[in-house]
Amino acid sequence: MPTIDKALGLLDHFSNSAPEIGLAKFCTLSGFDKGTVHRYLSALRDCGYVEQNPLNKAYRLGPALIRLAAVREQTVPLEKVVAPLLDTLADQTNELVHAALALRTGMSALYTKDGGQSGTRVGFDEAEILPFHATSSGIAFLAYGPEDYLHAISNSTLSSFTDLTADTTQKVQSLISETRKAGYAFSDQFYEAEVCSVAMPFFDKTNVAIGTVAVATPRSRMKRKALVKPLAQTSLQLTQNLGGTVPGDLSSKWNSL
Amino acid sequence: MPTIDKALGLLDHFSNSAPEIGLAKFCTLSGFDKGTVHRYLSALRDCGYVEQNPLNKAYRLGPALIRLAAVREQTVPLEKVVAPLLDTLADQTNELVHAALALRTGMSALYTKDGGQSGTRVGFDEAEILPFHATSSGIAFLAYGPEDYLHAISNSTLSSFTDLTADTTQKVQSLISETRKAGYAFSDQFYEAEVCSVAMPFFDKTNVAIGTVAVATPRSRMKRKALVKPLAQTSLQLTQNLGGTVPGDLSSKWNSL
DNA sequence: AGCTAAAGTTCCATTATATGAACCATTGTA
DNA sequence: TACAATGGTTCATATAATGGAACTTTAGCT
Repeated sequence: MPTIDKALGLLDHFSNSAPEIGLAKFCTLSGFDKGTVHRYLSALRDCGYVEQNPLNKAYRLGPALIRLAAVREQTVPLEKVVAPLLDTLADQTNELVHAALALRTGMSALYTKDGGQSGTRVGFDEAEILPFHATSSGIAFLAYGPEDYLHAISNSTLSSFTDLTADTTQKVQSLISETRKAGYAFSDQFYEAEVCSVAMPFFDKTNVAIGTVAVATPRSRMKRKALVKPLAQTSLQLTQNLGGTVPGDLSSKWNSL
Repeated sequence: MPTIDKALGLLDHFSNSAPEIGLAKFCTLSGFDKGTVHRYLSALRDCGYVEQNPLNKAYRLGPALIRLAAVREQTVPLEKVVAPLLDTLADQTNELVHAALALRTGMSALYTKDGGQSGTRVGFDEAEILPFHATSSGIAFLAYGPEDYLHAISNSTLSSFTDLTADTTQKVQSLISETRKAGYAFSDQFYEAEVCSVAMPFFDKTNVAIGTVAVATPRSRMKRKALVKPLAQTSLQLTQNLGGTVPGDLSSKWNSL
C-alpha cells in the first residue's frame, strides 16, 4: 500500500536531532513533490500524527502518538519489564546498555541506560534508527528474528558508515553465521569509529526474537568475555519475564559462556 | 487523502479495553471490506504501527509508536510539565483530575491522577477518546481552541450518551457561550450518569487553547465553587510553564473567581 | 515599504493505486 | 471428518494519487 508507506515514512525523519521539519526540508529528505508532501502532511495533521509549530509552521510529531504509545505500553508492557533489568546490567557493566526493537529499516531503542561513570563515553541518540547490518543489535536480530528481515536486507543496498561496516550481503551473512555460532553478536566499529558492542536477542513464546539487549563501549575498554555473561543473564531473564522462551541450542550456548 | 485517513482511523479503535483486535472485528468496527482492512493492516504492520500476536494473529499496536512518542515528548515535553501540576491539583481537590489534548474526534487524556481516597470513585479509561460535545473538557476546548474544531462539530451528528448530552449544534453552542461567560466549562452528566466535571483550557504562545485540565466528581460531591479556584490556578501555571499566555479577558475572569 | 524565501494552493492530464466480491487456507471444535 | 469461523489472496474495474507549472499567501529581513 504505497500511499500509506510513503506517508508514514515521512515520520521516520523525525528524531531528537530533527524534532521539527519544514515542508521544503521534507521534500529533499523524501524526494517527493511539494504538492504530494503537503497532502501527506495535511492528512497526518488531521489525524493528529503531526502538528504544526504555530510560530513557523514547521511540522513536529503530534498528540495522537501519546495516546497510542500509552495503549501500546498497556498492551505489551515491555518498558516496564525491561527497565529494571537494564538498570541492573548497567550497574554490572558500568557501560552504556540498551534494549531495542526491530522496525522496518533497523533497530530502535526501547530503553537506554548509561552505566559509565567517567572518561570516554559512547554517545547515542535514543531516537535514531540503527541499521540492521551495521550494529551488533541488528546482526543479533537478523540471526534470531523473523526471516523476512533477512530477505529484505539481501535485496537492498547496504550503506557504509566506517571502513569496517559490513556492506555486502555476503559479509552480513558471515556475521550472522558467527553470531549463531557464538550465541551473541559482536561489532567492532561497524557504525562508528572507536565503538564496539555486544548484543543478544530476547524471545517471545514462539522462539522468535522480538528484540535485543546490547552493551556498547569505547574500543579501548571492550572486554568481550566479561560482558557476555551478564548480558546472557539479562537476555534470559528478560525473555522469561516476558513469558517467552530461549531456543534450546542458544540457551545451552549462553550457559557455557 | 482518504487512504491515509482510513488506515490511521483503524488505530483509533484500539484502547485499554480493546488492546487486540482481529481482522473480522476491524471490518465491523470500520465498515470496510475485509480485503481493504487487511491491506491497511498489512501496510501498518510493515511500518511497525501494528504487530500481530503470534498466537492468534490478532492485531495490536506496534513498536514504532514507542520511538515516535519518545521523540514527541522530547520535542514537546508536555507530560513532564503537566504531571507535577496535576499531582498538586489532585491533592488539593481529592478528586479525579486529568489533562487532555484534542484529537480529531475528541479529547484524549495526557495525564490522569485520582486524588480520591475513598467512597464513590469516578472510573475512567485513560485511552478513551472523549467526544467534544459530551464532556466539559471538550466544551472548554471548543470555546477557546482553534475554530476548525467548531466547524467540524456543526457538520456532524452528535451522539447521545445520557438524557443530558448536548446532542444538537444549538445546545453545544449555548454551552460554549456559557463557558466563555463563566471562564470554565461545566458538565452535569453529559457523558455518564451521576458524573459531573469542570474544565478549563490551557494555552500556547498564540492565545489558542492546546488542551484542557479537568476535575470529575460524582454528582453528589460536586462543589463547583470550591473547584474553580485551584483549577484556574493550575491552568494558568500550566500555560506559563509551557511558555504560553492566557487571553486577557479570560485571565481576569479567572482572577475574580 | 519593498524584497526574499518558504509555505500553501490550484489546475488537470497522466499514471498508478485502491476496491470488493469471490475464492482459498488455516485453525479450532463437535 | 465435517463444519464453522477467521485470516488471507486474487483480479478486473473504478477511483484516487501524482507532479509540473503557475499562482497566492505569509513571515522575516533590510
